[in-house]
Amino acid sequence: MAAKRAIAENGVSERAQHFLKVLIEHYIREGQPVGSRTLAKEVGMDLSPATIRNVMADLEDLGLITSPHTSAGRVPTATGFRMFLDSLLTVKRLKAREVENLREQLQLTQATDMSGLLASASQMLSGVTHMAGVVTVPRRKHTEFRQIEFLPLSERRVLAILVTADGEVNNRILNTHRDFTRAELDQAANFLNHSFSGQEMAAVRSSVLQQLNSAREHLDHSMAQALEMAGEVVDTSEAKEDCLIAGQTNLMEFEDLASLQQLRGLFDAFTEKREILHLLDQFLHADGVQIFIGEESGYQLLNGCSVVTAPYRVDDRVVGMLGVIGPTRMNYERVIPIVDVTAKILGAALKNK
Amino acid sequence: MAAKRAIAENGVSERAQHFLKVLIEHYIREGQPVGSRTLAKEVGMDLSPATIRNVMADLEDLGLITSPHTSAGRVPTATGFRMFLDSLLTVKRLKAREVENLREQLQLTQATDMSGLLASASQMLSGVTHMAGVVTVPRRKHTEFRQIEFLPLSERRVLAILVTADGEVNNRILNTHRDFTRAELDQAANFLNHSFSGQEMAAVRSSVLQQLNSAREHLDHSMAQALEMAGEVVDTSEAKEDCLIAGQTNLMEFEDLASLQQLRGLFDAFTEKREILHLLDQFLHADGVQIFIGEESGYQLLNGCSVVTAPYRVDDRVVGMLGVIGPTRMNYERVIPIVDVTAKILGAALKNK
DNA sequence: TTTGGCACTCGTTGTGCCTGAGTGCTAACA
DNA sequence: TGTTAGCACTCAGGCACAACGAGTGCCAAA
Repeated sequence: MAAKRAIAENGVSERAQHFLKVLIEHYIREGQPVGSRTLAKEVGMDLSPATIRNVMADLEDLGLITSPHTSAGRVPTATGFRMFLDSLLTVKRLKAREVENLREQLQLTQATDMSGLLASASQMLSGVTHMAGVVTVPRRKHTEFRQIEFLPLSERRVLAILVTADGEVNNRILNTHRDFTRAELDQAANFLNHSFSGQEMAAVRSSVLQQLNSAREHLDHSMAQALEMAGEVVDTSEAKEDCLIAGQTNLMEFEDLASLQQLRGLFDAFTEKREILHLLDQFLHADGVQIFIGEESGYQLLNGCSVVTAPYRVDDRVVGMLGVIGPTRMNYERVIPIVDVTAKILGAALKNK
Repeated sequence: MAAKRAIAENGVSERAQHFLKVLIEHYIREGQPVGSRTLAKEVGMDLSPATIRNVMADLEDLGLITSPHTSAGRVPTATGFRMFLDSLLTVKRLKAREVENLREQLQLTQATDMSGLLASASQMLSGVTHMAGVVTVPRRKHTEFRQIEFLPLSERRVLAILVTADGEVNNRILNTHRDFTRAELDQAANFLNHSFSGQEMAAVRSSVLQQLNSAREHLDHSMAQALEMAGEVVDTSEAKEDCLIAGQTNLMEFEDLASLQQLRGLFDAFTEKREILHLLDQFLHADGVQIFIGEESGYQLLNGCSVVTAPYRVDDRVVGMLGVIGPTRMNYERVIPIVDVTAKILGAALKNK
């Protein structure tokens, strides 16, 4: 506040910003509160610790850094990190070799199908960053219905198999009101396939419902049955959103978040997945790498954590998110480009699936 | 050794065994080394601590208990626990109400399909014991082939769907050497379905291989193709053994195994799953509840852990294992019957799936 | 065989003390 | 007006030391 010199629009002098940057970089490397003496050496300006102290006091007043106790140097706050990430951080692009490396790692797994690719992407992220990797499975709102099949299992139990145009298979066991013969089931499947093949799933869904309601009496009985069964299957086929998390245990190595309580909370969130998914979805339509600092969420659980995410595209349409979860004190310079190119690589790899 | 009174075949006097039992029971409750004074009160025999001390010294000589340091009471060793479990432990049967409770909990989840049931069984185990629950998915060696379908996805990519008699669906994307028309694929599927429907998968597998090898030249080309594709699918359909683990994070609450190192190892094993599966498979043909003490395995990783397992049956055939993983210092009296009846309940529930 | 007594061990807890790192403030300096 | 040196102050961490309590092993007596 007191600084009269060149002041950036956010109210912090250029110089103070530079100090903040150096402080955070040091803190990221060492993990220890950094004191004025250390910082004085690190900023290459030949200033005395006392001078640094004055600036640090300003930074503390602004809520960008804080000291854990009286004689312990300063540690960046969440807002400090935010400023660092938004305007101070300089990310280098990855070298061509490294990009190639990542690409190979992903391809190397020989994963032919989509879910295999996603899993290995998430494993790769966790492996290369030593944190937890996460990839959401593509949600394709505009999926085409391709085919449905019914197989009798036992009396009154029918296995329904729904295949979408992109080769995803949903199957579900239906408990029916009465027995169906093989022929009846085939007929029902035929009817449905002819009626809906090539249409979008959303259209199929509404169409099924509509026909069931409006024209129930006009339909012959078996068609109604077919529609009813189709309704059930089509319904469940939607609920399959999910995300793949790998390398969770890497997080146990960071003493930043080594309180068992905290870890347990995180792990529970990982198995529950829903919250994670929700978190990532927020950024689904942001462009490029986004960083989320735990404290900003209000979630007690995420204190000390950050999430670095990027959306990935197939055919220029964003279909999912991917990223890593780790301690806020992470090496963003390295992690950000990794997440960035991984998103691109994964998108490309998915293109022909 | 020095004991002259009634000596059981294992070389430990009846009385000493009783002391061991009480000691372990106390240790299980309190988690602290138990000293002679405490034990003197606990064994209801009005003996002085000094007497107890003599016996404890004997037990220590036999390697059944040990003291962490000079003045800290005794703690049971793995062998001590083993004796306790094999011949000292008295398990009460569960009350009818409790059994009913478990049954409801399992049913309650509304899980219609098999994997849902298994998942909720494992969750139930973990929930009710506050440890980690584990259920292996049934491996049905004698599964019947029911039907196979091929759907063209894009050029040279074919989706194969294999359905077994019990309604399990395996699908796999095949990369083929050339394009196939819909008609060709249907024909291939028809051929396979007619040839193999109702046969056991193992038979199908060998039959496919045999026909491919011996009669390659006699077959017309498309049949050979069909067989080749079938071979690929049938192969992968086998590799699907797996186990479901729930409530892993419960283990973080036990200070017995709260070293991060240890926990990390365990969790990694849980995500890897293979070792766990291997462990459980050892007991696949044992009858009833089996208990496995970590130290006995030699695996550093499992020190301080025990696994309580039971096989579960469908139609009198053992198809899988289930159980809980927790600290060796667990309440076996409670856990054993729970695992036992859960196995029965799950078996029954799977019967009509 | 059981018991009481005694000396001994050893982890735990608490205390005081010191040190080092770091701070804030003030007054002098350029 | 920004920079610096000096000074008093705070506080966590480490160390030594003592006291305590829980427990043991052993011996001699009942």
